[in-house]
Amino acid sequence: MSTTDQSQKSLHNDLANLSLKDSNRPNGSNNTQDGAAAPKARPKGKYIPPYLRGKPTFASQTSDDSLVDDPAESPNFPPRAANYSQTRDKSFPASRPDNLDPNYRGAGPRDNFPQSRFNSQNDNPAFNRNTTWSGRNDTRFNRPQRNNFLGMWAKGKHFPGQRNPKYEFTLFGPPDGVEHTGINFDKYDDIPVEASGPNVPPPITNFEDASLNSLLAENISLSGFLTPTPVQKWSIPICSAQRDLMACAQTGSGKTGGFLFPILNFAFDIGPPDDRENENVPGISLRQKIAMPIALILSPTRELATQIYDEARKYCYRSWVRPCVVYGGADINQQIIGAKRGCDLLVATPGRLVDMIQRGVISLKYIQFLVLDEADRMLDMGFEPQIRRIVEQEDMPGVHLRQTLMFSATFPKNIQILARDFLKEYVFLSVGRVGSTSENITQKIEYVEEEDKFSALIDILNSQPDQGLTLIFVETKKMADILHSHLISQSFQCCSIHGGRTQSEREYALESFKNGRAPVMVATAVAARGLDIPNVTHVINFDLPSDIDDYVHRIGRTGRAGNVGIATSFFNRGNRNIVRGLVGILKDANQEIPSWLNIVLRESYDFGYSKTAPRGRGRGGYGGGSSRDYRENTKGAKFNHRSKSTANVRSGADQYGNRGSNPGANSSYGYGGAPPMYGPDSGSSWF
DNA sequence: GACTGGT
Repeated sequence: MSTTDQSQKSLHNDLANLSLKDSNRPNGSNNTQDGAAAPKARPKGKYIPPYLRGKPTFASQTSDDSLVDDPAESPNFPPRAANYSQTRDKSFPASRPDNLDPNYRGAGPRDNFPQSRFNSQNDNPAFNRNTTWSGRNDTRFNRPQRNNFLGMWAKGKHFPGQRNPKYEFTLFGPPDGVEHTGINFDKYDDIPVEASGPNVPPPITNFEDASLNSLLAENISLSGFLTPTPVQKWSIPICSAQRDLMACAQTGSGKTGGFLFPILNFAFDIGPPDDRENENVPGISLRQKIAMPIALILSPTRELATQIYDEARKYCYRSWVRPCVVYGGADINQQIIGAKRGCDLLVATPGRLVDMIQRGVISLKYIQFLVLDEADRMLDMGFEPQIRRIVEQEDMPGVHLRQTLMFSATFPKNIQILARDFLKEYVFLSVGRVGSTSENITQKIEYVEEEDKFSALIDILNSQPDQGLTLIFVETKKMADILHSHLISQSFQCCSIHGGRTQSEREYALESFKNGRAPVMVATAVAARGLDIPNVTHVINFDLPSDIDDYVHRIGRTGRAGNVGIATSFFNRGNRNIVRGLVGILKDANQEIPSWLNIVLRESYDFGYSKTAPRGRGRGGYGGGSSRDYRENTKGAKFNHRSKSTANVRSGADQYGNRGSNPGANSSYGYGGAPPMYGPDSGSSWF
């Protein structure tokens, strides 16, 4: 950046500060009239950190770089766009300067806070040995300046932590919220939503309707969300009515918020279970502690787990709820310490979670919310035994004692039937894409023989514009590596992600893809689902998946909410098995269907491929027809859960097969020359 | 049949 740029920028900032802070200023020091001619008029000694410049509230309060002691004093609090009326929690102190609770440790006046632990006030929970509060022995509470944003629950009340501008910056990014999910809010009204099931609660239209906890509402607005997305409009009231939910919605349509908001709303208002015993023992050591989360979110990949956790951290800000994430491939001891320090909302991948449960670090006995993200993947043949083990064979409360929420972009019928085991009378929700598929994603199918794929790919990469990210999907880890090195040799800035790489390699690759250092990424199925990567303009299916739902998830990495995207797929004889589903999706999305593809389609009827085409596609619905409530087509069993008709439906499940352990044996470990580590049966020897 | 997922 040139020096002129810089000086212009600081001029701009100064002017912004001047005009905004004008009324606060002592007389004469900065008069706008003179000020215009004096660009260097920033008051000396007052350093304003870059991310706060031009922001009236914090800038004026933190101009000496000290923390805001009492944000409630600020007339403009909260400083960012917040159109919530704080109706519900009348005692919430931060917004009510006149109503400060003397026990409130966070934003309350410092004078009321005991100076030493020997001067204990009996009514201050933090220093009364007889009272119990979650995290009582958590030493983080004893460092008032560094972690003063941590809230707590004590004596049946929620005591939010202080606001902390620096931490807010790391959590929420720049205050203008440049870095939002890229969702085009204007398009939201067009989105079709279907809800089915008995007594579906009506949707809300804005966050005020949901009467959210005021702290949660603030965190949501800090994150830059002003109106609920279509999924959220429905899922928030459904979850708040304590109903189970099966929701079909594109990731990036606000799914994560769709379950985090109602869960946290509940948690903020109700607090932790009073009898989480290990927290009530005075002087218990970290070593003896057991993490007892109230909410568990399961994810099929590590990257998705991290992504959900990062979201959760935002909404948990200043609250008593400690989010926590646990996944494989990373140091387990760090994760154990993290979980023991505080774990109220746990995001996890299945394998590592089971490990932690076996080690006695985590107990699921207080789970009140179970969320399966990408639920169709979680319940298909590879994952189902693990999920079943976690949900049914550990100490998790039964289906009637917890609330279960499932989210995915696709819900094939056989998975819906499987999912009944984990749900009680549930609502089925189907939300269309943000903007229709036809507008957002241009789907091209090209006939490319196996041996021509490399050169076809190079041609495509060379002919496309430079800006934007390109995601290339392949079927195998081996092919991912081959293609990766091939592209490198052709001097493309390229990275690759697949399950055979170490976790740090995976994270590094994803990071450099996101920030554009390597605008081309080769990926296996690990990146197909849920990952929210802004600016992916092109998805290339170098190999088409054999399951059409995977296709839907893959192309969903582009054209995210409001942006346009292209999806190119290489098709050849080997892909005949998905031709029906593919044509169905292209039709649904009003895409051009190449004439040769129609010929292949007809062949597929002649040769009986239709049998293998999964789950009869081609009807309406969003993203291929896997998004309908199967109960609507089940005569006599409609919405009649766990009744005698259950037996019929369940025996029907057998005809779909696909249940039980992974028949793939040692396949996934065979790659890379290393012998399977856990015996020849490793595919199913997990448990 | 490969992909995901614990040491």
